[in-house]
Amino acid sequence: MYFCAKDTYIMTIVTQIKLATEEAIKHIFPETDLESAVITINQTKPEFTGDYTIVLFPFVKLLKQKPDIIGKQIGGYLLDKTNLFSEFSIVSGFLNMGVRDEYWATFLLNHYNNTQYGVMPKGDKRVMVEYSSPNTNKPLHFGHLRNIFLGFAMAEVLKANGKQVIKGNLINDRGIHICKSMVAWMRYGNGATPEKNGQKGDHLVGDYYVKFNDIYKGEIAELKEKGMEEAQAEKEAPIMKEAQALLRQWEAGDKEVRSLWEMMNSWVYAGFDITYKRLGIDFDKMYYESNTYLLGKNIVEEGLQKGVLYKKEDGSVWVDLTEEGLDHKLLLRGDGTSVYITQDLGTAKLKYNDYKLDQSIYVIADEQNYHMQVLKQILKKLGEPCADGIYHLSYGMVELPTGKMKSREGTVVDADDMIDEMVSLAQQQTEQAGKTEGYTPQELTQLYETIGLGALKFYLLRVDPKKKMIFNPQESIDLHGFTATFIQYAHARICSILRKENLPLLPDNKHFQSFKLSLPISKAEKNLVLALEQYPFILEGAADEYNPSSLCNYSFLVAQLFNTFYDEHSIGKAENEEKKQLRLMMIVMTAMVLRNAMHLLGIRLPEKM
RNA sequence: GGCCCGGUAGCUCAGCUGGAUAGAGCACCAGCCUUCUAAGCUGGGGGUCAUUGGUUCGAAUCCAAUCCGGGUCACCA
Repeated sequence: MYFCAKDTYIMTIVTQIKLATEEAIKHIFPETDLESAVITINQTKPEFTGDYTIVLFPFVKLLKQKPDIIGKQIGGYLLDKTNLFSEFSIVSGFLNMGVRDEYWATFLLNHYNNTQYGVMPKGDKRVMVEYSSPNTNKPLHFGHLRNIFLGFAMAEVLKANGKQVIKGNLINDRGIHICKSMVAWMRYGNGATPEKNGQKGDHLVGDYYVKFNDIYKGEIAELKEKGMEEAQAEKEAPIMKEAQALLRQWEAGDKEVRSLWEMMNSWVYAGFDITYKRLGIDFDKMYYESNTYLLGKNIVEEGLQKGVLYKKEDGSVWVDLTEEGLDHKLLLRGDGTSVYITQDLGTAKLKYNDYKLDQSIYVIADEQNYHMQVLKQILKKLGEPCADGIYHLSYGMVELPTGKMKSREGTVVDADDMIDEMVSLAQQQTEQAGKTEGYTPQELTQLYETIGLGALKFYLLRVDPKKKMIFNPQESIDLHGFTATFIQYAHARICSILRKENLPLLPDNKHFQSFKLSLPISKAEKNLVLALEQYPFILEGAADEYNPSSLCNYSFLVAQLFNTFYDEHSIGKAENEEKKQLRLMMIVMTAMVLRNAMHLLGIRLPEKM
């Protein structure tokens, strides 16, 4: 019992210790009924001997014994009755358990090339992760990148945890914003197209959006000079009136307006696709607001019938959420037209019906926390089955040292520019390090992309999503320390050793079948295996807490432990064949775990750098 | 003002379902390449975990109040 079996379902060592401890207590103190929650297992601090520590204080009151006595009995029982441990010691209320070296050796033999290590078998839960969801009037900026990387990573992490995941993208392709770009293009474009201008379509359309706002500002200033109030001027500016007229024409289905709209949107999509492709980002389902913006009205009608919603004298429809600790919220204007949240109600239901979703995750910035809360509560109140599955994966916005990014004011860090900068930084550093030998030009290009994009993604994913970020464009993103580069480098070092040993990245099961452990495992070796064993726990946590950043922290730790191990021990020229085999298994598994973890974040690891 | 989120080393952040002397990275200082990739390793300095009180054998972690920063409370999206 209590030995890791070769199986897809892995019981972590911590779980095994917990169960064994529970059993020990039940056996030694049959009178007590013990809640397993009071058993806390921690990794033993480096200054003490042992691998995992059982905290004894919680038992003191329960068992009415001194911690040392309890510890001695539990420790003794665990040593005798399981084959997990080789030793134990008690230091001031902490029971430090030393796990047998054979456990780690068996663990390595069983999992060193198990590419599914930590991955849960696919279940039947369906989850949609909606992310990116851009407007079609401007190119993507740095803030979108955080959203996109987070959404992609979350989707992949959930897949690895056995969920059936649909990656969704709800494109905001209609409304006043796109009409603004259209007006400016009609006025000042002279028939400009991405082809003619040699410009990415999203950038071209974005330029006209900025142009619109420049002109708009000018017109407001002019009107104010003539003595008009600011608020009035904002409404009366001719270019704004044109944009609004255009929106009305669009809604009326005007053919010319629609075809201009389609053309300009198609430019934007082509531009987005280039960026998504370069970033390795994909989607399973695109939703367009031009198709969904009228949804939701019938849900509101039903709600009215049921008496869940109420109508005011002017004909507007409202929901009372004061019982839920929220406010009254408008759902339909007096003229019967819908507001933003109305279509969100409809879209939530649409998604649910399209895929029979168990859960629907929205990756949206934290400025919409209230909105998302309201959305969920309304659906709940209306008795819509999609309500319970709604989860807002809220993340802090990316700001500049000077404050928020404003696309209207052109103070945004453009996503494509940022990508280019990171890739060229990767090139500079590679050249500086003199590591450009032995590649074809294509391979070098590929390598710079891998390093540059890796650094960018890692930078945006390594922080807890809910924390806001301040990005200083003056200071470029580092390629040392807590970075993707560090992890990539550890991986490349491992691959280099494997090449020298004529081993593939994943040697098959025959390679180490003659391995037998007879020598003690060193501290540096142990630290690394211990960390590798924890991967399933980390992966599960990333899903449960909706926080992929834990994979960054974990991978960095593993790479760090590998580097220390690598510095201390020779692998190719190990002391003897046994050590060599042990260490080869360790590095094979290290590289595999790093690859798997980073793969979930969309970060590639080169075999050479 | 109501509600929500954040405040940990000079800077960027882990740790937060309570457990041993609070950890990384950057920056700074001192070492380590005739040996598997030095994009690395080892060591050092640097802290009133915003403040105060409470719960507890034990609090950065839980509770309350206060201070600071941000978000939100639109017939905008």
